[in-house]
Amino acid sequence: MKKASLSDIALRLGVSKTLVSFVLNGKAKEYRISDDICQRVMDVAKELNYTPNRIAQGLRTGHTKTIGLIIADIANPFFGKLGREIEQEAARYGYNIIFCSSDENPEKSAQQIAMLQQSQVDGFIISPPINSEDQIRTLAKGQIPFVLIDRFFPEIDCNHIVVDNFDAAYTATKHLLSLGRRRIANITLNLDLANMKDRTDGYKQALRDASIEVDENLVKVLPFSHENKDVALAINELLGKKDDLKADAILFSTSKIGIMAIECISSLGLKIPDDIAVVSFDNTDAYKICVSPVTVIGQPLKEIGKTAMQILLNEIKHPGVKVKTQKVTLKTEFIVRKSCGS
Amino acid sequence: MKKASLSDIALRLGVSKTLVSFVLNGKAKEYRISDDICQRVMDVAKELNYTPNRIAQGLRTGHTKTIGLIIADIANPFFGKLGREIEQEAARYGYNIIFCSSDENPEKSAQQIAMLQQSQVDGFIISPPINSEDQIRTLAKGQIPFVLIDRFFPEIDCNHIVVDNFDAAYTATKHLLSLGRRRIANITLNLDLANMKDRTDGYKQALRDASIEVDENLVKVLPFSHENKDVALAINELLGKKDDLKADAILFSTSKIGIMAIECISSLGLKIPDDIAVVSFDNTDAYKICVSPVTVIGQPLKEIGKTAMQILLNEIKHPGVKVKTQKVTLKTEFIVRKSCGS
DNA sequence: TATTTTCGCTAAATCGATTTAGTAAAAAAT
DNA sequence: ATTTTTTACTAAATCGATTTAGCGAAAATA
Repeated sequence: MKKASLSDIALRLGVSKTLVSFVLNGKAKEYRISDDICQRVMDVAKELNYTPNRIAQGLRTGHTKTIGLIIADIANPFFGKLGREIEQEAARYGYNIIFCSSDENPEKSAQQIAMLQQSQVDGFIISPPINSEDQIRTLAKGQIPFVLIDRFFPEIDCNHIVVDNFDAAYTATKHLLSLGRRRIANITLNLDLANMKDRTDGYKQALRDASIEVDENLVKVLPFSHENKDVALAINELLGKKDDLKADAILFSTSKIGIMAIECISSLGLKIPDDIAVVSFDNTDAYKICVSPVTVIGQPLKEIGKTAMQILLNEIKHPGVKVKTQKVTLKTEFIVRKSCGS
Repeated sequence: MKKASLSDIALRLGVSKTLVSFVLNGKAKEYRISDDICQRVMDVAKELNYTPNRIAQGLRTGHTKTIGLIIADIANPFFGKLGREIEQEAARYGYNIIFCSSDENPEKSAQQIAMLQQSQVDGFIISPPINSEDQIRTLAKGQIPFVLIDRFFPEIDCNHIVVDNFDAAYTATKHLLSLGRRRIANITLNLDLANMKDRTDGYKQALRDASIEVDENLVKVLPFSHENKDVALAINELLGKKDDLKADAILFSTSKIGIMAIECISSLGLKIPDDIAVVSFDNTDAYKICVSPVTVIGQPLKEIGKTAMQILLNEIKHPGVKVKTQKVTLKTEFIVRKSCGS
């Protein structure tokens, strides 16, 4: 027994499928279908267990009620939680999410965008990898609404939602300074990503404002696809020196870096915060139960996800209406725990 | 400028869209399209930047190259990592993943299954919540292939991939016993879930095999939607007693429980493993940098995801061919760290 | 030369919905 | 009694692909 279609119901009742469509879409009144027929259609629909074929609807109407989500890695709790918020908000309006992990790889994201376009998604939410400017520019010229999250390209005018990374890093660094740390390091990712650059800029500015010269040896920039050994190397370079050259604090620009780094620090037998203070971006679970719970910069994931969907749904609902692009910058939350001492 | 369709190419060249379809699907030889026309079709396709409309293809062919994934919560790193593996394997074959978080809520999962069916997914991968037996049974009667992961219902004959939970818990408990622990507790979730039940059963069996009577006061069963306070209560009941009634070790049946519990234990000023030894299911990042890195039962996420997709794709490729249902049980990996002492 | 085969291609049905334009019959208005 | 309006519905186009059946011309065979 295969799925019932509109025609099946129409055939069964000897009416047109137009009528059936009207009834099942709640347009019975509008098209003055008689109450009697109306009821019978609904009865048969229930009896045959009819559900609309969204693919057919999509072909005809041009919208699929599907959103494409491209992030770096759904296995990364930061993106996982963000994905969850987006899913939740989308579900409220009957939208599904197709997710793609780009691994920060622009070729992958290009291919994923293409595939999602072929799947006729109604919109995109993208956390664009480095060197994907062209893809985003092309997207901006097209008809499909999209919103960038987590990062953006300052030179491209399009919707995006980010946090105030500069301010967050500035605050975190000032916090370390206030606790007497002077040789504060920063481990970050490829600085071509706007959000990463802002974090390091904020860190540097805080140092400068405290009249401390920025020591470029204390800024470690990892490749996108960083692994344990990359982090280990950076940690060794920061901590394996003579006392007065050694770092006494580190700001991690992502939690993925931070977790690897803390693992590494522990295995060196060093204690946080006594030997080294740490602060990290992203309030991930791991930091709560850490050797010394980590002071973090928490991002408003719920708000990011919700706002992104809202902007997207609004554009989807009003196609062609070119409203001003939405550029939202949200505040982070600085959560002090024990990893910086006191 | 909107997207080019087959007809656009056909019109431009003054040929039929049948021909264009043949050429672009690599059937030119088979239908003996002349090389000349063939080339011109491809040129125009490129010029117009043609990409097929998967929705239209889906309507006509009946398959959408889309898989529905229903798990408890994509923000939970366990499911996030699993999702990632599934996505990766799916992508290799040109399949997209629509994900849905059920929150272990059967009403939600029922609705999600319905929605995904309407979206004409080619198959499902589901981690079924408690009380969703009927949904799965209905699914089993239908035509759409599916695979259960993480848990299954013993009484329903369908594809599933799980790990040997009994054995894993047994091993973990024996490990604790071998280190001299005697009052070993277990914090778990609603035991109606087959995987949770197996874990607790394995734990109990290990105790019995060591001639230790199972003390039901040491088994704490949390509600599905457990929060910090539920875990805190359980921990208090286990550790807030006189010395000889107190637990000296705990097996956490999920990492979500474990993380909350360890946070709670720390806040009580207790030390792991001195005051209390812990072992947990799931090798989540948090456990690596924990106060005392946690000994865990790691699940073969890559293999689970890969196998699930393989089984699914095989059934999708051979519809109607009712092969034997695949019931796979994979081994876990016991990773000893420092949380049990020595 | 007549017939068959091959070649190169096309018409049209189909998937399952939505939607525009319209129609026949009944009721209301003139 | 005629016209107009309303009522209750339907036919057919459409979205963009796939696929079956078949057609006319050229080439091969008889």
